[in-house]
Amino acid sequence: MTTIRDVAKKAGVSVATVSRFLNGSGYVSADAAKAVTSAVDELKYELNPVARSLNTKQSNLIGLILPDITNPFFPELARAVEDVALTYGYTVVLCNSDENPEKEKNYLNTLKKKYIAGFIVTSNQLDAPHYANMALPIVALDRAINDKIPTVSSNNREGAAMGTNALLERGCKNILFLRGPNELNPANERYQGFMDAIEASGAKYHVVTCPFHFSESQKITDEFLKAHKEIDGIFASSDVSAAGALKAAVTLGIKVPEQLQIVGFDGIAMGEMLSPGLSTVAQDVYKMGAIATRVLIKRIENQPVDQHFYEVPVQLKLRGTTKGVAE
Amino acid sequence: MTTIRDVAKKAGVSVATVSRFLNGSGYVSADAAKAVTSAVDELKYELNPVARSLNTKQSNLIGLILPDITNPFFPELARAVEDVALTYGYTVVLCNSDENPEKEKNYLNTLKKKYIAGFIVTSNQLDAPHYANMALPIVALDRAINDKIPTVSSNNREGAAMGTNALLERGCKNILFLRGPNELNPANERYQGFMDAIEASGAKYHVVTCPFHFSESQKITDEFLKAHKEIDGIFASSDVSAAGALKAAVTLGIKVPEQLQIVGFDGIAMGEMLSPGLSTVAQDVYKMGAIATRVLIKRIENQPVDQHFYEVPVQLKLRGTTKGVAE
DNA sequence: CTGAAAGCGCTTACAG
DNA sequence: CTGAAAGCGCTTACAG
Repeated sequence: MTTIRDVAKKAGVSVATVSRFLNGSGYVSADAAKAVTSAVDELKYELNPVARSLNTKQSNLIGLILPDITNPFFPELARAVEDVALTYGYTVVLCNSDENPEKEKNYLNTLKKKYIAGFIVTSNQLDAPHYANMALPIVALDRAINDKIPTVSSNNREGAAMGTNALLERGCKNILFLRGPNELNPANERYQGFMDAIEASGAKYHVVTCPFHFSESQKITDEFLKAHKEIDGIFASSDVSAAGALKAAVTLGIKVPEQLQIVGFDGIAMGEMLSPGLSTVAQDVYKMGAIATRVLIKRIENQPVDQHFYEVPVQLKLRGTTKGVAE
Repeated sequence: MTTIRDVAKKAGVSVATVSRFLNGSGYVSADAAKAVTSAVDELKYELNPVARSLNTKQSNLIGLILPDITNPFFPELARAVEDVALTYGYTVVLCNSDENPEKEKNYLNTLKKKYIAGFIVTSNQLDAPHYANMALPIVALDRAINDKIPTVSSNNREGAAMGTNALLERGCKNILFLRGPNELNPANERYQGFMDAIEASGAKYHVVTCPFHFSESQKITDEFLKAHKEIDGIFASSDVSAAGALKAAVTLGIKVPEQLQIVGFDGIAMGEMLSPGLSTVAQDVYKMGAIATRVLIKRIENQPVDQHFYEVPVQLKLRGTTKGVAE
């Protein structure tokens, strides 16, 4: 392995000069610069990041903490984070937290010892004191941890209103809202958005709390639909729930979208694979991840961050579970 | 930050002794051990992994190289890798390669400089010389890189035969096989398995090559079905393709499973969300990831690895796209 | 603008 | 069984 020493020797300068040149810190004469450059080239020298870390107490590692990569919302997020990180020379460490504070703390700790540069956190816990007093740069996704920590999220409330209105505009008179878990910030915002739109309309509605889980959603919808034949629209707080609702309806022999229209929220890839295709309020998950990563890297590199709150617009995607679109 | 020096001072021994004790290397007297233990406790000392890495040229980082985490097959794999890694004190770095050799090499290189302990690789390229002459422990998923590198995969061939037979046993007389890309090892094995079963049966069949991509699969199936009304069974090399086939059939007004039965391969979560639920040859992806990780860690820690080839059994899951199961 | 030297926090022969 | 010392490969005041 060739070291900075070898380069210094070959270039006829000291290691300090090589280091300074390589890091762009401190003055280096044009001659020295030239000598170092060609020595680096000839020897194909590459800085040892571990040795550097030990000195600077910094690394180019970014931690991505999310509940579970297996949840269809996260892979695209992870992809975006990795893509942007790579562009800026960072590497991402994957941390599944299962929303378990102990696991989170554990990761935080382990990685801090490795001089990790910062974290992107998608935590669903409503308070997380272990994040608050961290010295490291953090960016939160989907929920504000505190006002010091930049947050990226979708405009959930508006999005939910859009989704609800899509149903209303297509003639739904009696809507079931599959509300997400109360602990989830985004779920609550979506609930607000639903309420905004439904109350403005004067239409009848029901709200049922329902986890973001396929078969539970199917079961809950199945039971509800049996007891409430009058339901002609379902707005679900997540696509997975919407998929459960759709399956329940199809299984009950209810025609979608003729008798019952359904709109989900998320925009995951599975939506188009269903029959009929799932209409949904699509989040730009990739963009969220990309923004979060860019903001994080800015903070890591001490560049000014203009905002503390980034809201990514959501987009209504109409497919076969609502009227007017064949598919 | 408390260092090994502080511990040594408090325990009244040298740093060498503390290091030896902490690493279980070399002799340490009972007295010294006790003194060090309590010093560590009192100071809540934790070894600095970066400093250690610089000496040992080792780390507890594992690289997971996969084509794209966004592909529904990989999140569960990543989850398994991370779970097992965590258990053994390793941390996983996520690397999306897009099956691009340059990106792979780049990651290999970057992480080698960080003294990464080893790699788990899911590469679809048929040859990968840059893996062959690596000094680091590697475990391959789904394809053998060379005979030095342990490989974990499903019994694709048998599985495909099972899937085909499931169709045959349910009365299919004219089967369309959606064959996966020729570059993919597993896809070829599945083709073999299909051929084994179909030739033994004497039934009619067609083979069409088709990428593991939803809308392409839908399109290809749509066209084929229009031209070949006699098809009564489709076996797809992946669930995503099967989902495309199902959508094509449903859109054409073909009744599944009455007129056309479909079986996929993979067992991804989406399968049960479809209507009807997708029958499939399910891989135990989690298990594959877990085995690969355990094998890798054994190699990293120089423990004996008994086998070089691990085949994880596949399981037929019958749902609504084949006859005899409501749903 | 440059180099000698100390230091980041460990590990590991080596001598005792 | 133990400690002094060198070394892993860098960075960073400091003096010049």
